[in-house]
Amino acid sequence: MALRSAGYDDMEKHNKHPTLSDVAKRAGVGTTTVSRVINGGSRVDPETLAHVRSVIEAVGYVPNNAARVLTGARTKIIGFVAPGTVDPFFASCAEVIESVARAHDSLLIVTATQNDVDKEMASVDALLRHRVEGLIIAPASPDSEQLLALLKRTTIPVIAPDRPIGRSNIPYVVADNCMGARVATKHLIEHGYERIACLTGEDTLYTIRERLRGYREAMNAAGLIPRTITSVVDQASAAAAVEQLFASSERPHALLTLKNKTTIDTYEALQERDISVPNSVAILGYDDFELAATLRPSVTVVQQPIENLGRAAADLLFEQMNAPHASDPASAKGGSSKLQLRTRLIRRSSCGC
Amino acid sequence: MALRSAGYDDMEKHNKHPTLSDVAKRAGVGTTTVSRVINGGSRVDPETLAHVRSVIEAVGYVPNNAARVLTGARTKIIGFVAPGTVDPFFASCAEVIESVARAHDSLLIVTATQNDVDKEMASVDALLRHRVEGLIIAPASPDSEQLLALLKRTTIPVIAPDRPIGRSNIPYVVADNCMGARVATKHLIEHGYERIACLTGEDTLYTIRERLRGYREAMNAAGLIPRTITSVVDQASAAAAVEQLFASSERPHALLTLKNKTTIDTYEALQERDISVPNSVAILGYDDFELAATLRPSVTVVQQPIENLGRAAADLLFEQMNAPHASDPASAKGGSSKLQLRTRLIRRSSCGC
DNA sequence: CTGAAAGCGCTAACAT
DNA sequence: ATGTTAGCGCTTTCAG
Repeated sequence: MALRSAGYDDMEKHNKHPTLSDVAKRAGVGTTTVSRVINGGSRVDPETLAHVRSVIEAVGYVPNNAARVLTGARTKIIGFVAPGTVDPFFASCAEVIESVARAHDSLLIVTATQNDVDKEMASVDALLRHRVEGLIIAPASPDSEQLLALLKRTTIPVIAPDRPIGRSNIPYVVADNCMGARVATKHLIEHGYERIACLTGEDTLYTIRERLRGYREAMNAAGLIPRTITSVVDQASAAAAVEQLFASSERPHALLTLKNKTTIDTYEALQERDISVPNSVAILGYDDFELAATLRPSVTVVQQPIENLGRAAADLLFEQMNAPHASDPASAKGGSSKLQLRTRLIRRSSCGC
Repeated sequence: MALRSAGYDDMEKHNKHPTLSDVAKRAGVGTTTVSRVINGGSRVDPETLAHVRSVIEAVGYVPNNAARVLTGARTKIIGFVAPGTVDPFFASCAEVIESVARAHDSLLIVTATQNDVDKEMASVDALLRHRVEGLIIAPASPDSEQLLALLKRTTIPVIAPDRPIGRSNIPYVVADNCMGARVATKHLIEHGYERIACLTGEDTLYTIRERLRGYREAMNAAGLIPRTITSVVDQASAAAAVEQLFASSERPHALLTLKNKTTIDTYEALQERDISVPNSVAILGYDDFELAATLRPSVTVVQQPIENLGRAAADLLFEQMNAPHASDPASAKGGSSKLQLRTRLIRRSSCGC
């Protein structure tokens, strides 16, 4: 894809950086010596060292990573392909990953796909050309054949945080979404609620699917009838969902919202219609958010170990990057690693607690 | 790597990526032809083209960007050096910048400095070695001589979003912090409040300094006495500040908080102590935040044009990158660009409106 | 339409 | 301790 027009866009060598051999010439030494100097300066006469260093300083020489890479050096770049970077979840991931990368003396390229499969492919492609040493990717779709095919060909380690990649055996780190939703639903049931509706959007996402599964399991186990609205993607649709739910004669006793934004939108819709929480209806959300405890009523949520998730993914990645290179990446340490992190139910008042 | 089963031709080093000349050999053509193919395929016989493409596909060839760069191609990477990426402000910036970069077929390396000058220097240095084509940097300190010196040496465009870099003439895009705070303070004054305290932390940051200035100007202009507490950096210190303010006999009538987090922490501290807002004390915050309108009371804030700020910075950067390269980067288009964006006062109820 | 060959900036033998 | 030299993977004259 897009193999075209990659070349030489104009530009004379106006911004010509001085090269290593410029330095060598200027300093009256060989390139090897300069090379040694910029790589630590061992095996170089102290005087030469000082002199070369001064020349480097004088001409403002900065090593060209591309050239180094070409001679076999590591690129020291990893990539993070996320749906977006403003969503607190992925923003946190990105920050943790960056810090881990930094600790490994590496840089991080971040790309945002907006869950668009094409953008995702383009990103991965670009990242591969840039020879990133590892890839952390939260796939736009749980089963993009294209992505899988592309990833299959590559030999660099790949870790999928938050969302596994299809039915591949690419290592992943996820929260136990199903369990989290099950526990949440059970909690509502224990409160005595029977008509518990589940609100969400984007039900093609792995995480949402899993949470839906947990919700249904808990409902069924209790002999209750699951009721799902999967059209909630913004304030307007949340308001519509609330409208619909409360127009019926069978008003819900409680609401389970499957993600951060949905919880907030729903909460606002409820507040706008003066539907008292938790008296008229309880609400419990998946994903904690900054002001959940400050709102009145405060919001009970399922909290995910975001930081740990991001860190685990990054650690895992570097571990694999530095591994003694097992013959087969998949069979490395007895099966590819798949981590599932536990979630926590944070009881506040919106559920009736 | 020693054992090679007979019958398999292909590649010496299984671990390595196939190179352009591998493809050429396998396809029985010259490297030039393959190069043409991966660059669009013009001036190549359709049959040859198809054949070469199939070989590329077959061996899974991916062009090596480093090699291209070495021959003079653009790196197609820009860098964003931010204090952090989880703070909604910079997270938004990062996302916008990434999208602009994508539109220019470029990748974005993000680094988080935590406002640490050393980390910042290390980041910039690494970015320079990687030959980023442009740099967007929100400096850790308004006046790091080191940074300035480093940046002075480089010929790539640099843009400073949110915070200008020292007294350099590096182009920047900021919000009118001073004016924003002045307008906010004035608004409180017009409500009739007289003892208006200003709460903040990190008063070495450019933005905070400017906002403080605006606050003081407005207070002085009204003949009121400014009262500033600059120690508020988290919940505990916010609580302490509130404690202190309300212990005195001269309780404040209103509070002006100079950033997002400070507003929230202060709001919580007030709520915790059952200090009624806006009856007992009004509060107005700098920076809008997601639930500001949903909290009860809702919070009046100074809203910044974050998206625009990020986009302007990125646009400016690419503009300069693509510029016909003025002899002197600073004097480019008659002085380096300095944008100051307007803020908006969003009136909600916490101020007494 | 196609290929041979000369580098791009750097490192790594291999001399000296 | 230091210089020489051959590439790394790719693009690009310059000849066919």
